[in-house]
Amino acid sequence: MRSPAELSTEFRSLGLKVTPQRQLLFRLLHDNTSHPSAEALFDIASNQMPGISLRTVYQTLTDLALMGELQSFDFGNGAARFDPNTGAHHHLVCTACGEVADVYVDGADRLHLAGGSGTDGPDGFDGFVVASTDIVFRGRCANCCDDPSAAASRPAEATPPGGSHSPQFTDPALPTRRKP
Amino acid sequence: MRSPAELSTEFRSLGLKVTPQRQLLFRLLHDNTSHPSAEALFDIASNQMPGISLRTVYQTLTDLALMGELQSFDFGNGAARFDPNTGAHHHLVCTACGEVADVYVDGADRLHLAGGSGTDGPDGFDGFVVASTDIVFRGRCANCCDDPSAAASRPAEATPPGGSHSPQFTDPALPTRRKP
DNA sequence: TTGGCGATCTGCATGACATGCAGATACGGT
DNA sequence: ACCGTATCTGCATGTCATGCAGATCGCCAA
Repeated sequence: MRSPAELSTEFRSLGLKVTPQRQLLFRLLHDNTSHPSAEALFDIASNQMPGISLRTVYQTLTDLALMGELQSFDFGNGAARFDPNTGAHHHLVCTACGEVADVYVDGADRLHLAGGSGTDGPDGFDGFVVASTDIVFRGRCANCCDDPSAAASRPAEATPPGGSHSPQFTDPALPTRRKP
Repeated sequence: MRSPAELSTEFRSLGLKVTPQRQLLFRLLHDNTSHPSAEALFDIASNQMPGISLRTVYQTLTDLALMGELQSFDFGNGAARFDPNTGAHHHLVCTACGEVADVYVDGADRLHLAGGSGTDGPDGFDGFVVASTDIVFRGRCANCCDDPSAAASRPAEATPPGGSHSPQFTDPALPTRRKP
């Protein structure tokens, strides 16, 4: 997304007001590569501006996303994550600690759709017209590879919706749900 | 996933019980390509077995996912979707009607990760070890391409978290939120 | 076939995330 | 400095998902 100054100008030119809350969020998001959730951003914002409302954070994030200054993603870790990187990139998601990192993928545009049920349409598959392609690589980040304890103690393990094509790191054995 | 009969055997051999509720769900899921949500499955199940609990549907879906007979995905459309296709495939998601279709992608394993911040690790990127790759193509299915009214009237348009790399189909103009 | 242990089901409560609403407030052009 | 109106805050509401406890029933054993 653009700089806080540019965003302020843009907001004003759209008839939107530039409030201290918005300016703070502009700053917190600018060059932010941590893919924060709305609540995470709210926590940080609250430190610098006690009393700011979570509602306002959601509102501003929604506005920025609508303006194309921000992208929102749902990696199945519970809350939506926001990304000020508006370039064509993809994501690495650590299934142990929930960390998200940007990654650039060669040949993502050249992926060839194959198999299925019908005849390929003009620009897509079986009449489906593709507008965008999202690629998510799931695995373990460097920290969680080193730290064997990361398996259980961190936030997002288990089988949170947001599947994958091979059993993640949970033992695919028997469902454990005994209550002795 | 395997056939209802095989699943029954598998469940029993794991010390789990084969109840009528589970058998019904085995049947409803077998060869099901509609990627139902838990609630959608519950609705169908309720017809054939009035009184079945939504809680039981969630429980059984979780068990099947844990056993690797099912995958769960979150496409950002609100509810998690379940997919009995356990092969290596990817998804087409219609941003207008929410439909999900399986698709096979050539070269998905050969994607090359580029750019970023550090040195590539042994098997991944900057020490990140990739365990699985999920690719989601967003766009419009054949039905929604034909039907121009699909834009507004269907469930999942707007900007539901579950982003994309180009503005979806909403006008990226100014955030509209006037309450006259 | 009957008996009994324990897994499972159902129904409700609880929890995380997200959005609608209304009154008080403050931005920003005049 | 003034005023119209976009915003902010706080609370209520809504959706999806899971924890819990008592009643029920599958399934192994006698």
